[in-house]
Amino acid sequence: MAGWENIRAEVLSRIRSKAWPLGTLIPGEEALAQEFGVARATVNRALSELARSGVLERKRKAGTRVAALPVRKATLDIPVIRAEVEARGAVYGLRLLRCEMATPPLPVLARLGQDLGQMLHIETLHLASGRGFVVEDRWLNPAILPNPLPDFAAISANEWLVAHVSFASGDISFAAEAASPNAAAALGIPQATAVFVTERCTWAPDAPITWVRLVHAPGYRLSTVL
Amino acid sequence: MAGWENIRAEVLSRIRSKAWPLGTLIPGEEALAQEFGVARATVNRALSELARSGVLERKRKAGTRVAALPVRKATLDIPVIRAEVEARGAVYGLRLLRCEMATPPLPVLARLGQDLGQMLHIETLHLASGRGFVVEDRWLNPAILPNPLPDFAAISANEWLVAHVSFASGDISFAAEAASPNAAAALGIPQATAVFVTERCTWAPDAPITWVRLVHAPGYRLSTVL
DNA sequence: AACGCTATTATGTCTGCACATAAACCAAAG
DNA sequence: CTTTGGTTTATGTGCAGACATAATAGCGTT
Repeated sequence: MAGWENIRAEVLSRIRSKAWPLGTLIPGEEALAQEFGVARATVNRALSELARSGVLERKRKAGTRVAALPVRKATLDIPVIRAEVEARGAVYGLRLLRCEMATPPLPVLARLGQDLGQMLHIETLHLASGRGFVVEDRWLNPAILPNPLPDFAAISANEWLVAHVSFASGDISFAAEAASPNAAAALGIPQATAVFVTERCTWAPDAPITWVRLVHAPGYRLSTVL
Repeated sequence: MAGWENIRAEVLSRIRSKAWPLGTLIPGEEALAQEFGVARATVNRALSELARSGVLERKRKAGTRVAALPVRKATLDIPVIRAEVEARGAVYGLRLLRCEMATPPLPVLARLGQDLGQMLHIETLHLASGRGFVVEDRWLNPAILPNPLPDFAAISANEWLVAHVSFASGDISFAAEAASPNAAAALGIPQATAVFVTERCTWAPDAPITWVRLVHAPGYRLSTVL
């Protein structure tokens, strides 16, 4: 019955069987280790894993308790768009629609948290076997870019960034919106079609890197296993 | 310089600085442990963590290499709707629109992978301070339900499930769609408004539990940190 | 009663060692 | 030349013991 995965399974089954109801304080690592006949480190591994997945809540000194309102945690992959297209068996292509220095609009500044003056504004259309797949609207901090600029008509800004710029933190959000005239035209869809929109914002330890908004073609789904 | 988080940071910076380019095989745990002056277990912890976040790829015997196409992994929380509403400082309410045995439509059967005959069909409107927040369309495997049925007008099916039924696996997906007449009416929005849709399907180890589709009110965003 | 300090305690992490396991490699057999 | 099987090796996991850290609980003082 040893092995941290077995311990995890056993703990999980006790929670599900209501031996340890929601919100309960469960025995300490020491006690469980003794009961299962394993080292405390093994119990720790199992409990940590369960805490990571949202089933348990752990606090020093306070102990470990079964999460009262279990919040499932799903991990989703954010691939570079080319990989995403190729994973569907389609041929990737991209078309650079715009690449120029400009003053970001207020919402973008707000998300970045500071005004860097002019930034590099890039609009790209990503194609899957010739059909519009994603429209990318990106603002880049020019300070992180080399001189001369990378050829963003050949490599997408996204791919260039993951390969050349380290980022420390960021956030991402998803929403449904009606397609703007601009995006609809690029994707070749009727105006105001419901589209899936991804917005991402990343920072280096010291300065903002980029803000990007992806408008996906209709039918796009973001999926993951629980 | 000890501590697995420092090791992780150091490894990350070597990757970012191109000291270890994408796709490279990096030194073994033993070697790194010696270099950093820590135990191998500590290096293991750091590298495992990086592998989990998609920066490294590890295989027994083959060694550890820097992921060629870094796939960001974001974890997102899937709370019960009540918690989500209350987190926004709103008052939660729910209205049961339908609760009856029926034959699921084909798409639902396809997702569940088997035909269970009649299933319990529940439609719920979740309210945030009186305003429509989410329309829930759910099909439940009657075999997992107690007799008599829980009072789904008082507790949402979602909450009852997390508290009483263990699930082993599941998947979730998100998409943007035009609101159906049905959902639009329940939410009090114009037809064909762009809405954010969550679809979830969960299985117990042996049998399907539930299929659910959530239509969120316009303006809904799903966010997480990277 | 209110405040701040200290003792207690459960989890978090580290070390050094060991064995298990998967997979690549290599060599021998068909 | 292909297949089979053993050897090697890097990672995965385990154990026992120790110290670190955070947060609570209790004590004493004001």
